[in-house]
Amino acid sequence: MVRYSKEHKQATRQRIIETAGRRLKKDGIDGSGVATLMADAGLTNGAFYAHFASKEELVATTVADQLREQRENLSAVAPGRAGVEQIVRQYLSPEHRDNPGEGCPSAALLDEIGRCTDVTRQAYTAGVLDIIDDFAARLAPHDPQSARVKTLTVYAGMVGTLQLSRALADRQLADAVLEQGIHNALTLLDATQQS
Amino acid sequence: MVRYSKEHKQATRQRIIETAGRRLKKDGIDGSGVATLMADAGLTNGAFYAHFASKEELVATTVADQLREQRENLSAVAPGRAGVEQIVRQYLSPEHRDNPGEGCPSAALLDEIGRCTDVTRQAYTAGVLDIIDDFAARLAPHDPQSARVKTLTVYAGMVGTLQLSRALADRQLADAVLEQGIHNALTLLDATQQS
DNA sequence: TGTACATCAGTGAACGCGCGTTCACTGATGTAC
DNA sequence: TGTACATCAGTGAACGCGCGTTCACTGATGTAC
Repeated sequence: MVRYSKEHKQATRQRIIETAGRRLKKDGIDGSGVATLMADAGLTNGAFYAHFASKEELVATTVADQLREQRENLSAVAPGRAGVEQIVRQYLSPEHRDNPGEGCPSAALLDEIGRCTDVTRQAYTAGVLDIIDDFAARLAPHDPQSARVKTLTVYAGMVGTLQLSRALADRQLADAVLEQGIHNALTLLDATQQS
Repeated sequence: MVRYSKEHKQATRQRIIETAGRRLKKDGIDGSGVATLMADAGLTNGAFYAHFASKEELVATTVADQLREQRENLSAVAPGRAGVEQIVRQYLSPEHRDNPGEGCPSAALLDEIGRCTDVTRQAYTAGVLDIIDDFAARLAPHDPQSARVKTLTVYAGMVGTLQLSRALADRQLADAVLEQGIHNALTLLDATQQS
């Protein structure tokens, strides 16, 4: 095994970021310790500071990486109204709700991110805008600029809806909220698409 | 000072719950330690277990108390469309965004509540339904039952919008999201009111 | 009314544990000759 | 090609600290006589 090389270290770093994505989304930022995050990547706690200056740096990096991944997943969906509807239905699905570790970083972490320092919040802001600008171009190709805030706010609504569906102890109600959320999102997005 | 009486102990318990509401909303559940929660109430950590069986019990109790308070605040607003608009505008205001400790428990804690055990999630579910049933009666007095899920999902959307506004590092964008959120919520609520 | 005793809300120190972070060390890999 | 040395990714133990929880104790309050 190649162990002493720039490529190897880079790959290890990337592995830490990817496994941290799952762990942070599953257990939260304050709920995930450095030792656990490293063990997830098959390493011991001591190696952490060879890759990151602090836990906060890993969190900011991971948030950015997760948003980039979400953006890539979205851009793989077919264009047009059908693609938009597919995205909304997948986002507000029971499968997404029941697997936070594999899902949207905003739904998993948004209120915690709001309590983070500037570094993390700036990484979040940049990452979410990249997603939204992609999506706004899909929605309103003639004027993505004006669709930015509209799209961003629909995204926020979907995030809150998924969070609520996760928090409700009544599964039937949680499912009904997802259904209604799909309706709300599509109503608002269709209005954006027309204007 | 009366120190040894049922009333006194009850009052102390209530004080712990109220100060814990502020602290939990400000620093998060995992971010608030028992010693800090007790110090906020002017007590030492040791007294905690005379009032609550565990931290989790305090969290569940505080979540329920915070939702009850939110419900009371909402029911104090004038009835009709004007009252609805006032509620939405206050909720999605920069003041609310910038003071999480004094604001909505859902906006401050929803993703963390989703990771809590059944006890807390059940307390949350009951509390939020009390708010929403009140609000649905205000919106659609003739048929509050069918307005329940619609209202609940608009609430979720407002929660996500406030969280996003808190997480964005760009204040101008964060303000624009609040404005757009008001528009989205009122659009959806007006549709509910009509149907 | 005054004194002795019982009650118990709250104190503060301690429990074991995991936190984020540091650091001396290991040993496999790459380099020089 | 083989050997000696330098590099450095990763180990694992330790740092001080705060976590949730327990418990012996204090001392003000209420009760009994």
